[in-house]
Amino acid sequence: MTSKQEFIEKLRNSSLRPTKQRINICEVLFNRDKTFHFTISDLFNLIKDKTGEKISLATVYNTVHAFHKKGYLKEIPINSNQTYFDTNVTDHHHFFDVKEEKLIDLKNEDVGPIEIQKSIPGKKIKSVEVLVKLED
Amino acid sequence: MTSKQEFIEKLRNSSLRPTKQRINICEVLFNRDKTFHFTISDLFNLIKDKTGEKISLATVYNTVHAFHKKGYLKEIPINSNQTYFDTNVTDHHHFFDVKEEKLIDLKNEDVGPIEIQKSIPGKKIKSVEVLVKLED
DNA sequence: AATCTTCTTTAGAATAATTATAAACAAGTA
DNA sequence: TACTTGTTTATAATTATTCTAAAGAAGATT
Ligand SMILES: [Mn+2]
Ligand SMILES: [Mn+2]
Ligand SMILES: [Zn+2]
Ligand SMILES: [Zn+2]
Repeated sequence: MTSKQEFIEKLRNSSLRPTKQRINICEVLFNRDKTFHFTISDLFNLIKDKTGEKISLATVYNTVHAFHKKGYLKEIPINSNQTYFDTNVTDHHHFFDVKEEKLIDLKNEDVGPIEIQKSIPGKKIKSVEVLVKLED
Repeated sequence: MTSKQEFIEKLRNSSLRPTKQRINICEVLFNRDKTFHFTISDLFNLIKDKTGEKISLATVYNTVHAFHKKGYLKEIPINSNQTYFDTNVTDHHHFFDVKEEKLIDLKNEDVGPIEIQKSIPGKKIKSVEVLVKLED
């Protein structure tokens, strides 16, 4: 449980002004026990439901991008009509339930270490992510 | 090197009528030594360049989807504004050069076996794919 | 070959996620 | 307070993809 004051400080420390909208988004996104996987439209609807306050869709996009840029959100690579984000910004992997369109975290120990044996001259590895698609 | 006749037979065997457009797409996609990674717009432009014949964009979409459904193309999960496809339909992994927006095949032996230790009741694994993002 | 049926192509419209614009507004600062 | 800068917002623009429906081509039937 993070207090509103703490979010305000965290925003300030990231040189993001603590607006009402950003604080609401923080509470929806980060006041939870478990990792949260979401699309912009998921988040947009949750804000309406949980805070009762109206927010512009553009602000949701702006804020998610700002948080992503600051490293507070991770973008999950899947082919979907919508982009998925993740509040768990550590290196980790995913199940994707194709039918439910839901992401589920996989801990690194559930996958084991992955050693990439090939290298490309002039390039270095930025991330290694496993996506496990699930069907019924 | 596959002949036009062979493509015609393969299309017929897949209950796809061998139209001029589909044969052209086959030649652009499958007459190559190496795996080909592409977007719809890549393919659309290549068809114009390589065959000199005009084709409708909708037909490129239709055909790629038909080939994908038949299992002749694979869709690669990355977050991009465009969907990537792959002529290598075997199980394999990828580098994604973020700057160049290019995919590079990773052989299974370059990654090693991946054992998923977690399971979700009622669901089975459909695919396991590793995406390695590259930066400079 | 002529006819008939079914599938395919096509241009263009529709859809939907995302991004851009620019004016109103709020936060920080002096 | 006045001033500056960052943010929100409604709305328009953009863009990849899908849909539509009419025209055309392929395959089957006579
Ligand atoms: Mn982003
Ligand atoms: Mn497809
Ligand atoms: Zn996650
Ligand atoms: Zn590939």
